[in-house]
Amino acid sequence: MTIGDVAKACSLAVSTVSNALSGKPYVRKETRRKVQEAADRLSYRPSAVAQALRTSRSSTIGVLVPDITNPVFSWMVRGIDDVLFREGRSLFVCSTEGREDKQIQYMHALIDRQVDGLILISQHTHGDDIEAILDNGPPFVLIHRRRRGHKEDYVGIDNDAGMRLAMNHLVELGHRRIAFIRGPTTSTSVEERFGAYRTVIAEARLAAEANLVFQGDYTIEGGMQAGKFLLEQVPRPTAILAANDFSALGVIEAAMRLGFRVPEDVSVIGYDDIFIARMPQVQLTTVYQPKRDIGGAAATQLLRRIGALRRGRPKEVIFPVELHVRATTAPAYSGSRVGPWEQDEVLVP
Amino acid sequence: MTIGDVAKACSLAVSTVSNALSGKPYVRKETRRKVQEAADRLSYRPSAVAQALRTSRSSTIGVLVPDITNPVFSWMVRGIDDVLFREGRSLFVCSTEGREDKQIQYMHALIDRQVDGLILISQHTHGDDIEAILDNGPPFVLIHRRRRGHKEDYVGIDNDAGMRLAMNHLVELGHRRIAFIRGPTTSTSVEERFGAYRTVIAEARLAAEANLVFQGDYTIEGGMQAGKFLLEQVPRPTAILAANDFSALGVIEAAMRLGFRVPEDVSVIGYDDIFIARMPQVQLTTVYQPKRDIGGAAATQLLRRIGALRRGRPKEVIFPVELHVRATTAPAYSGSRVGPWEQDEVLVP
DNA sequence: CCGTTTTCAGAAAACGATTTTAATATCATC
DNA sequence: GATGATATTAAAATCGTTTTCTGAAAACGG
Repeated sequence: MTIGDVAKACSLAVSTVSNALSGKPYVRKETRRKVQEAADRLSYRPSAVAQALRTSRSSTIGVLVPDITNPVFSWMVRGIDDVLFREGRSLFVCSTEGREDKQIQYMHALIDRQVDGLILISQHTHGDDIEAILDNGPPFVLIHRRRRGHKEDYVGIDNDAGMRLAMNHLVELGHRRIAFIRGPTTSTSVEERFGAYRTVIAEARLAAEANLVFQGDYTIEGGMQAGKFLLEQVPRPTAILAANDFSALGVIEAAMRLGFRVPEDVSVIGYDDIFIARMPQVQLTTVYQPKRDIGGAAATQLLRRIGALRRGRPKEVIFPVELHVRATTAPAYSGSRVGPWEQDEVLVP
Repeated sequence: MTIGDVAKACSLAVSTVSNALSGKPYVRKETRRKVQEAADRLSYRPSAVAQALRTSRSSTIGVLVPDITNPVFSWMVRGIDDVLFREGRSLFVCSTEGREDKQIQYMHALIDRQVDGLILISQHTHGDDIEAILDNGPPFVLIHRRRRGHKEDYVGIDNDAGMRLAMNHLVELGHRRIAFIRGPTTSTSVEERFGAYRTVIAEARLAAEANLVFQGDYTIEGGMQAGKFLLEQVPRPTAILAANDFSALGVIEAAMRLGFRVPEDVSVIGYDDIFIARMPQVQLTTVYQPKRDIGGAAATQLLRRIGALRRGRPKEVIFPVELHVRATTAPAYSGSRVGPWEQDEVLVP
């Protein structure tokens, strides 16, 4: 079932059928109707592949995420899908497992398939290969990790404000020894979060020791390792701030295993506010970020870039964050603070 | 950068370059080396779109899931990706939100893009539109929901055994009023799970009342509604069995809100064993299914189908399940049963 | 009624690869 | 050195569209 078949069916040339179907001018109303009718009757659908080859646009976009099983990213994908589906576009979703080689391979695969654009959530934005691909490839939007020294489309959150909110909350609760679990790489978002931690440490003259910082990998297991390491320090930190919720959940698990109570013996704060944090059994104090909206914003910006203003000036969208105070933080060296059903207390910068 | 450019670069015909690059015979070693060298130098990559048009194979496969943010499905996608990435294929992942119209639209989009095959996880396998697409489209593999009256490739789990395991566990704990939260549709897997529930109810002569069955929607919120409804019954069920973990988590949340303790006042069992169920704060007793392996098996079977044996006889892969007994089940009308750190007790059929 | 513009439809050339078919070297054989 | 078989390479057709270009018919103006 090709355009040739419907051309034959209404005894017209293929070019006429093409024009009629794609709403070009210069085709008589009557003819258009006839074509439309024939196409419907034969339930003709144009080959997206042939269209892509001819027009070099595929109405397809590629998304790279570190790990599709992480709710942070799957909700971002959901947000991307929200807006792209409306526009009749399809999504290639690639889960890179944080591996640079896999990311490169996927990026090539996507470009070979002529995606119209790319949305990238990745630690790896600085390798030679990747930079070469980005510089010669289709338009792209970065989420959460920008390229140093480049002005380009970016969607992220106010990492600094989020960390300050969390740190201030702990300081107000009387904590002076606050440990930090940082992310695995040296991406900009990791630096922003880590930077804010150090700034507050310095400003508030808190304990500043190398042993209070542990490099995690954003997984629950990594968080457990970090928790074990940090909780065995003497003197022990009274609060642990994690760069993401999974790490925080791991810390809590480690604390329980070691016989510490949360928050009585140690306060824990996460980052992201994945839905698990809201569960009544968990009630993790954490920094909220609008994951779905972030994805949506990235998709919208990418569409804008693909469309008219291919060479418009780059746009940065920074979403605000909120601290959702739940039950894993309490005054230093105190008893339990909140009951299980107290409403979230929401702090904004 | 097209194949023509590299042909020019080594002053050969495009056909020769094509043959050389794709390892065809009848091209001299020396020539092949020359071509390879030129292609590398120009870092030529063939256009997957042109290849797809010419060969009508795209080395791309489409995956339809009800909800990418649900860990059950994102882990299945992960398993699919495991095997497909090794084979150099790319994945279109589409999240249908359980909507039939969205699913149809996505299926068309995928077929327009000439995917080589489809992996379907969906309640909707029986509409006229969908059946028409399946019957005329590329090879496909069904996960967890089969089409009634069709013999086709299918990967699933032993739903019946899983439910019996769960029910028997409750019966052995002395429960006689066991409520059930079923899935939203009338798909085969829902029927299998519901059927097993009713069978055990009949076999063990347990309370069998319409009010003990509630139709959920596989979300936490739906589970909360169900929990509220069921826990307000008089007499109250002493145990609630949910068709998936999210529903079970919702039930627990509802129970806590209503002031019931789990498992002292009511036992709860889930289905799927998502990672949340393992968390020490949660410890949900649930039926485990190997999500990642299921995805992998589906991908493997699809590749087999796409390859040599397009017309081989259909294969059904049924994975066994296990009951993971944790802390949300206890004897009827009893006190707490397990401490927080007891190892999982694993029951297999 | 004739020349000019507008309106519409068709033919043909792309897009970038693969595959089929044709053409040319290369070589051994007589 | 002509002949034929066999390796190689080249040319052309093809996949299903869109787009450009060409041309015919109709409408228009004077």
